[in-house]
Amino acid sequence: MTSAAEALEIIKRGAQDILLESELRERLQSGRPLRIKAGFDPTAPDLHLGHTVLINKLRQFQDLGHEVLFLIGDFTGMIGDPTGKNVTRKPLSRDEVIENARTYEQQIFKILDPEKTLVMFNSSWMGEMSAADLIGLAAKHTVARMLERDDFHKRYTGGQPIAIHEFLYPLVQGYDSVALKADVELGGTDQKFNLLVGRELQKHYGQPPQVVITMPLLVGLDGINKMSKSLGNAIGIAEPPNEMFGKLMSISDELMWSYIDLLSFESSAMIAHWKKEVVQGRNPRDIKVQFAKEIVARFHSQQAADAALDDFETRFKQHAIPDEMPEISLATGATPLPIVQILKQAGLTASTSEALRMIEQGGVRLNGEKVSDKTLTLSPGEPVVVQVGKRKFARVTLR
RNA sequence: GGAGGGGUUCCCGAGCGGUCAAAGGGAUCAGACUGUAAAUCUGACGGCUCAGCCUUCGGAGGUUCGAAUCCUCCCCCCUCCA
Repeated sequence: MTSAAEALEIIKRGAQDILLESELRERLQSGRPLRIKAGFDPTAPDLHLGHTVLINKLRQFQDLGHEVLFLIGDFTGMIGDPTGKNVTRKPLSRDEVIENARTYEQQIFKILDPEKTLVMFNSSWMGEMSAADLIGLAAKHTVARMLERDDFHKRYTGGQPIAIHEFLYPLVQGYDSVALKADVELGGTDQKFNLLVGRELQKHYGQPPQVVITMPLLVGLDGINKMSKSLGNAIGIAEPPNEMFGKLMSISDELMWSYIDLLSFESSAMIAHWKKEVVQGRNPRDIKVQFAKEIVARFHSQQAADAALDDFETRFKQHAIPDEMPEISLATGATPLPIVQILKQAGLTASTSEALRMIEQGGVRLNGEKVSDKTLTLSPGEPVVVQVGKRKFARVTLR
C-alpha cells in the first residue's frame, strides 16, 4: 500500500503546477478513490505522443487506486477549443465528432486500465441543458476575465476575430467538472485557464473545488508549436514502427531532452547521467536511438523496435534499399511510360512538375542508379525499384 | 447605424497598370556533409503533353493592346465612433 506522501511524490513527478498541493494532499489522505478528470477534444482522430504525457499521469493515478474519468468533449468539440489558436476554429459536424471519439476510445486503452476508466461524453449533460441554463452559466463569468486569457488577448489586440461561442468553451469545460464532481483535473499547461474556471464554477455550484494539475506541453517535431495533429508535427501512437522511429530520430539534438524528460520511463538519475555523458562528448545520436527504441517498444514491441533501428541504419547509414516498400502496378499503353509519369502515378511525387525537379536535383533513383535523363521511358517488364529522396520507395511493375 | 483599414501562392508578408507564377521570411522537399530523417551549407518550391503552354492574387462583372495592381457591385475580417 502506498502512503499518501509517496503517492504525492509520484504524482508530482513531471507535473508543471499543482493547484493547490495542500488540497491534493488532504484528499489523498482521505483514503477514498478520487475522481480524476481529463478532457479530450475529439478534433484529432489519432492520439499522439503529446497526449500520452497526460495519459501516463492518469495511469499513475489508476495504479494508486483512483478512478479516471476520461471525458470526451464531444459537445465542446463542436465549439472547437480556442486555446492557443490565433484563428477561429471551424466547428466539427456531429458525425465527425462521433467518429473521432470512437477512435479515441480504441486508443487510450493502450495505456489506461479499462477496469478503472470511465469514458464519458459531455454531450450527455450539455445536450440536455436549456438555453436559459446556458445563459445562467455564461452569467458566471465576465468578458474582461475572458480577455485576460493570453490567447484571447493576443487575438483581440492583434485584430484577429474571436467568435462569441469561443467564450463558451472554458465555461462548458468548467461545468463538466461540476457535472462530474471531479476531485482532480489534469490538463496541459495551456489548459490552466480552463481548468481554473472549473474550480470557480464548482464553488458557484456548492462543490469543493477540484485540484488542478498541469503537465508540460510536448513540443512538436517542428520544434516550435505544441504537438498537434492539425499542425502536422505529431507522432501518432498508432504509427508504424519505422515511421515512429524515424520521426523520433528527426528531433533535434536539443529538443530531444524535453522529449526524454516528458516521455521516458527511465529514472531521473539515468536521464541525468545521459545528459552528463553528452556534455562529455558522447554522440547524442546514441541516446536518441535508445529513447526512440523505448517509445517504439512501448507502442509496438521490442522486436519491432529492434527492426526499426536495423531498417533505419541500413537505409540512412548504408543508403541501402529497404526490404519492404509499397508494390505498385501501372498500366502502360502502346508506348513506353515516361519516368515522370511513373513517379507521379506511383505517388512518389505530387505532380509531373515535381518529378522533373526531383530528377534535376538528382533525387531520383531506379534500382539504385541515379536517373539524370528526364525523358527516360520504361516498357513493361521486370519490377523496378523507384526511389525519390531517401525516404520514398516503391516497387513498380509495368504491365 | 457612421467613418476608416484590410482580404496575395501551404503560412506570414511585399507588390499597387506591362520587366509578375508574383520580393523576403517560415514550412516543405532535394542535394552535399554527417556515426542522426540533428546541426550546417546549396538548391528547388502552381500545373501540364515542360526551352512552350495553361491556371492563380476574396467573388462576379467592366475599363485597357495589357490588371494582383484602375472602376462597379457583392462576400468576409479588423479598428474607431454610436
